[in-house]
Amino acid sequence: MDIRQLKYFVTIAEEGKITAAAKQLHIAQPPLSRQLKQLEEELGVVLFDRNKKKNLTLTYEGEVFYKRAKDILHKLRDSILEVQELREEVAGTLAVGSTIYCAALLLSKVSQIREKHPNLMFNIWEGEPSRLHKLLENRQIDAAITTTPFYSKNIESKSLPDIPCKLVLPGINHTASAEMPT
Amino acid sequence: MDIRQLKYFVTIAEEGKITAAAKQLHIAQPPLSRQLKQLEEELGVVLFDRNKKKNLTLTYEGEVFYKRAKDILHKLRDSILEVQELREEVAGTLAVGSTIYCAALLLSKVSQIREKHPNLMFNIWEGEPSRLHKLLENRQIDAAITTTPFYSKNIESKSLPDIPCKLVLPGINHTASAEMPT
DNA sequence: ATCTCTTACGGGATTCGTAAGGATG
DNA sequence: CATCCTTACGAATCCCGTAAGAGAT
Repeated sequence: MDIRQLKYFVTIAEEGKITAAAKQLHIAQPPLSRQLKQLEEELGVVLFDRNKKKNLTLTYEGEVFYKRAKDILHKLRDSILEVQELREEVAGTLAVGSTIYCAALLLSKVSQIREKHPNLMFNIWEGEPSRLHKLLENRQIDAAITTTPFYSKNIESKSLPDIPCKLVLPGINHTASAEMPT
Repeated sequence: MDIRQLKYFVTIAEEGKITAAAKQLHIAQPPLSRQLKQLEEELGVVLFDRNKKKNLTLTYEGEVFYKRAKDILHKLRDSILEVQELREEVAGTLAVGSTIYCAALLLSKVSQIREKHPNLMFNIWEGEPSRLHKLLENRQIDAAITTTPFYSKNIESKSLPDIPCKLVLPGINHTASAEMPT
C-alpha cells in the first residue's frame, strides 16, 4: 500500500478515464493501469466497473474507498503543512477569534503555547459567531473558538474539553475587535 | 512521502531507539536511519532531538506529526478493512442499534443498502443511548444511531443529515431488542 | 569497551516508459 | 477506425542488507 497508489486511484476516480488521469499525473497510461490493478489485488476488491462503458465508474466498494482515500490524502497534506508551518510559525503570528464566552479557554491556551514558542505572536479577535465565521472564511483569522460551531465546507470543527465559561463582562459591544500583541 | 516512512517514524517514536524499532520492523538499522533522515528532509522538519541522550525524543514538531501520522495510519488500516469487509459482507450480517427516535432514518437506509446487497442481512437493535453504548463497546452491534452521541475512545461519531424524526410508538419497552432478518 | 547512529557500497526488487496486442463503439 | 485499456520488455531508480566509521557514556 502506497500513498502514490491512493493518489492515482483518486485521480482515476475523478477523471473517469485512466488515459486522462495519466495525463494529469504526468505519467504514461500503462503504469497507471498496472498500479490500479495492483491496488485492487492488494485490497482484494474491485474498485471500478469495466463494463463496456467508455468511462470507468466506481463500484460500491470503490465509492467507499474513494471517500476514505480522499480523506486520508487531505489529512496527510494538512499534517505536512501543519508541521512545516509549525516550524516557521515559531516566529510568526497566529490569529485566533473567540466569542467572549470562550475567552477564558483561549487565553489559558495562549499562555501554554507561548511558553513553548516565545517568538510566536498571537493576534486575538473577539466577536459574535457570525462575525467569526466571516473572519474565518476570509482567512483573517486562522481559527475560532465558539460554543456554536459553523457548519460549512472548508471549515473543520473540533470539540474542546469542557470548561466552565463564566460571563464576566456584559456583552455591550459585540462588534468591536481587540488586538493583543502579547 | 510514503506510508512505509510513516510506519517507520511512528515505530521509532514509540520505541525511542532506531535499533529497537528496526528489530520490531524486521529490517536492519541503517535503512531505518536513512528513511527517517529522508522523511525529515522531505518535510523540512527535525522530528527527533539527537542530544547526547541515549533515547531519541520527539521535538515539538515531531510530537504533532506523530499524532497525525498515527491517526492517518489508523484511518488507512480501517479503510482497507472496511472495503474488504464490505465485499465479504455482501453475504454477511450487520448489527445496528438505534434509539426509537432515529428508527426512521435507520430503516430507510437499510432499504437502500439492501437494494445494493440483497444477501446482506441486518440485525437491528433498539434501545436507549446508554444501552447502545454498551452494545457498541462489546461489539454486539457495529454501529449506533442516536441523537445523543457517545464520547469515548475507540468510538467515532459522525453527523448524519437532519431528518424529521417522528415518534410513532410510545417507548414502552426500551430494553427489549428486536431482530429483523429482512 | 559497549551501545547507538551514520556513511559507503553492491545485489535485488520495483517502477517507469515505449511498443505491441485486444476490445469496444 | 478510433479510442481506451491491457500485456510485454528493457532501462533507470529506489530500497535493503552487510560492512565499516564516528560519537557518546
